[in-house]
Amino acid sequence: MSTTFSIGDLAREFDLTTRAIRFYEDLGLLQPERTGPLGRNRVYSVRDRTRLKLTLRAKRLGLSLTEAKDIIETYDSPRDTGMQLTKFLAVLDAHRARIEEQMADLQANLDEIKVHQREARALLAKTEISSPKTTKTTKTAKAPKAPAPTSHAH
Amino acid sequence: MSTTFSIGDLAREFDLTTRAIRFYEDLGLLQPERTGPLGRNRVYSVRDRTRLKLTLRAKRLGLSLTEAKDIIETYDSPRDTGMQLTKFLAVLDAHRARIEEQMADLQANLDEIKVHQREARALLAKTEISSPKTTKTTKTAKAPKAPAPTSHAH
DNA sequence: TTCATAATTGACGTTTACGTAAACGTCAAC
DNA sequence: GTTGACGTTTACGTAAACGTCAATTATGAA
Repeated sequence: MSTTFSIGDLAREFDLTTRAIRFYEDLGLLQPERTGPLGRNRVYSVRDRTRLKLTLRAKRLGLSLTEAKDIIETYDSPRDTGMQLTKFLAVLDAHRARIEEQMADLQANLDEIKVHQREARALLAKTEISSPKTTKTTKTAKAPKAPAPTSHAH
Repeated sequence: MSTTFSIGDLAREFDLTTRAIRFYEDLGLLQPERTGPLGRNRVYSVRDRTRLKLTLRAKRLGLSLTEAKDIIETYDSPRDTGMQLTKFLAVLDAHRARIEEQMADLQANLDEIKVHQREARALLAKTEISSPKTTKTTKTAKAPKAPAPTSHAH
């Protein structure tokens, strides 16, 4: 009784259209088996589901589907026979580097957001003081330092 | 003598084609001034350069150009007159949430890479023992625990 | 002057990642 | 028996993000 999934199951779980899932199959990302009278219906294994999940995660990070496929194939291939271990380790290291770059990008964005948050909260505090309408006891978060009048332009 | 850039300058600095940069202008991401006899040549300001840099960073994180534009416009607009501060803060929070999701994705990837690294290094150690060809005193990194014969299939 | 280099504006082509419709099969429920 | 939910294939459409000419202009060096 190995767990399997219909195309609808996966579509619901990952919020995809069935069209998208069939498209991923065209790219070789999924290889469902067939069932039914004429082998018309697709049956997805746990392995397919995992590959799908990895694919979507890669997509969220800006990779193309073929790039995602390459990576997944690499990780999900027999290392002993196929690829040499040292080469595999090199690939892993390249991936790690890429990810660390992205981490840096994300961190930069986070930093900018924090700047804007501080700035906006400062302004908000000022306007709340001059017109205390709905003073919802908003945690004024340790009163900001300088006024800094609308920095504008990075 | 305010610093300016030609389209070629930016193309070189960010490794883009001029075509791409003009395309970004069509989308409203850049607004260079014109110079030359008939105002044919584009002149980019520091602000343009910054917007370009932000755009590329957003791209690396998987955003579309229009999404990137929206975000940049939001951050780079006068908050006091235009958008309400509370709404702006809400947008910031949404962005933060998005970024944290991506951080989680990246972390998940990193974790998987580490697993594969451990596994591969373990296998490598075994083969090195059975045939110690070029024993380059490779830091065997605190000999792994279990042999774990080629996990394969996540 | 001539050649190379860098720039311009169209305008059409391409790849990716699906959407959308048409037209049909299957099975359970009413 | 037909309605509805779910599935199928085939095929054309589309938005995004440029690439790739082509034809022209301007500038600077040889």
